Amino acid sequence: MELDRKSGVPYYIQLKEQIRRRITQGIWPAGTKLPPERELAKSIAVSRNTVSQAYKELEGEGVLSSARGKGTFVEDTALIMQQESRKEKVLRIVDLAMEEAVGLGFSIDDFVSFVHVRGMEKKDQLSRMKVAYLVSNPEQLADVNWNLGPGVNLFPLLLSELQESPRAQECISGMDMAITGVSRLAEVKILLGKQHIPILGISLQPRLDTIVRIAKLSIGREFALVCESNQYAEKIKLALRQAGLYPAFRTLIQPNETNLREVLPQCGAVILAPRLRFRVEKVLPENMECIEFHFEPDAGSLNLLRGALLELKGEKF
Amino acid sequence: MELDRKSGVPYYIQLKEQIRRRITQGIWPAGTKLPPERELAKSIAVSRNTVSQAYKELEGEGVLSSARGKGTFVEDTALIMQQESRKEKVLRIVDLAMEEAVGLGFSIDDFVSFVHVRGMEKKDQLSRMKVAYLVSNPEQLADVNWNLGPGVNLFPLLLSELQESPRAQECISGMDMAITGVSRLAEVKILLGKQHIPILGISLQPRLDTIVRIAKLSIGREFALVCESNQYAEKIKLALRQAGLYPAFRTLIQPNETNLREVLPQCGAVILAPRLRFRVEKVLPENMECIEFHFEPDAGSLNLLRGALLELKGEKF
DNA sequence: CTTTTTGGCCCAGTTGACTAGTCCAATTAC
DNA sequence: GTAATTGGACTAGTCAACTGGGCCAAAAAG
Repeated sequence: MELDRKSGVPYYIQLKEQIRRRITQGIWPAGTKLPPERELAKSIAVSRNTVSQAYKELEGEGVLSSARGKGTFVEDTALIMQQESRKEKVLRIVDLAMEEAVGLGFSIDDFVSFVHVRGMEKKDQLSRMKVAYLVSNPEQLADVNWNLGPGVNLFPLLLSELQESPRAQECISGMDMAITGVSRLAEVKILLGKQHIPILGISLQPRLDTIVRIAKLSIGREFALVCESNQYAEKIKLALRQAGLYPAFRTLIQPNETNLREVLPQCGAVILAPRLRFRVEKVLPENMECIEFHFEPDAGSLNLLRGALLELKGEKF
Repeated sequence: MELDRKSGVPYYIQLKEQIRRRITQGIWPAGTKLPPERELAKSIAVSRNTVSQAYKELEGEGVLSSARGKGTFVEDTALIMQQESRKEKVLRIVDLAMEEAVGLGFSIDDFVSFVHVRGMEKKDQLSRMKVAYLVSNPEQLADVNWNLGPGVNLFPLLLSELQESPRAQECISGMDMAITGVSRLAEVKILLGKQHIPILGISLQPRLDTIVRIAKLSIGREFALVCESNQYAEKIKLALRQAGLYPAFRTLIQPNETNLREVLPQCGAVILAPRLRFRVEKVLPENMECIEFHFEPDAGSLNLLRGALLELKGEKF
């Protein structure tokens, strides 16, 4: 593996590309152990931190996984293949645009600068968009840490509140878009019929890491399932069944110290609705696994949403 | 005029855009005096240097002109209109590419980063291209300060040398491309017939500022025209005639101190071939205007050349 | 002429990206 | 158990871009 020292491309970016290439070319299949950071750093004569940054970003993209003391491993080749093919598509268009720009007499620097400025403008515009997220359970109000792109403002609202309070209705009219789970879509469309804002249905799925952790623990153990509402508990159970998991449950709605102290010691692990951790923490027995159950939109829904936002922006400005 | 302080776009870029807009919208027609740097800086609450940078870059692009003590003025609205329409074309493609990328699940930051890296790669590749520039007059060897984009390496070569020396022939074979004036194109194609490198004809025109300076001085004055070869002197005269200028000349080939001392005092101004200034300087009478005559490829030729280089690069890598 | 206006120029401070060095903690090997 | 390996986290230095202030010189105004 070698770096181009004169190209001006940051070393860690070059490294990422080379690692990507080795994976896509099948030289490093899934599960391969990558060279340790120190070793690779020494072999290409850069700081370990440079290697570390490359590894870490690829880890963040789901391509690699690192564990202290063990090493860094190729995680998911299918994912990176897919990413690469998408990236290739984008790069083809970028090349096209670049040649067009050069043909029109701009330099490559000009072009990059155009894109840079244009990108900042778009981000700026996006960050001014306000999106209402209509949910039916109070637990969902807190579970909105999705990556919509930098600074799209997501305002969670309870459907029941919306039905009762005219204040909430007013609040909606200031938004640029409303989203909700597909199962509630029809209902929401009727409710917001008079307001002329676009409504988008998104489908939620449990976060993969959540499912994996539960799967690892679900052999011969009983779980405590702690929620604020029965509906949410049912939602979680349904999601687990759909993932092929049928663990034994003790369901605890509206937890307080008394019933927590009673139930928890009888269980092998705890599954929590989001933001309930602090209520359970003091009562939690030593060494007991405690899993917050998060939902997130699937990739398709996210793309749909992102695209819709960009289009909206186009109309707005 | 107002700036967006939160957008992250550098102030001087925002300023440039706003000034551009005022010009394209006809609010500031050609000849308009812009607010002095201090005044504008105060009114939008930034440092004068920020305004200065915006003005200066626009001056570099030929849109504005500044003069100490006088002010900054709108130079050429036609130019900027043309620039803007070209830029719009590019931006349309950029937007398209951006939406494609976002639709494929990338963030805008990802996209900008792709373009950034891709741009650096392309520049890097371009900077490794070697282009031979075949000229017929020794004066042209020195007149190659065109902006081909950062770091394209241009190697001027005399045609007569190429015909005689096999060393020069070898040199050519290491190049990626050869260019020459359109009038010599056929000749060069035969000469390099065996070498399999692309040959491009470009058309040269005198630099606009050179012509303008001569036009200003050409009323009732006789010029001294100092060159190294008769051909080049004729080239210059022809170019001037084509620009509608018919000044009186005293032509001086292969200047030395003696004939310079004899001829110069009888003239109102001097026109020099490139790089002859140092030979004339000591003999030059006080206050006599001295103009270096430069040729450059016209915009169309430059674009053709740039495009050809980008294409070549595509094949090479 | 002197004073005012105006751009040219240089230097300082801030910020962020990049690279590099060091110590710490988890894991493995013995 | 101990020692070696390995990634995590933190700090420091470098560099370029951006912004800001001060001084100078050319032009204009009086």
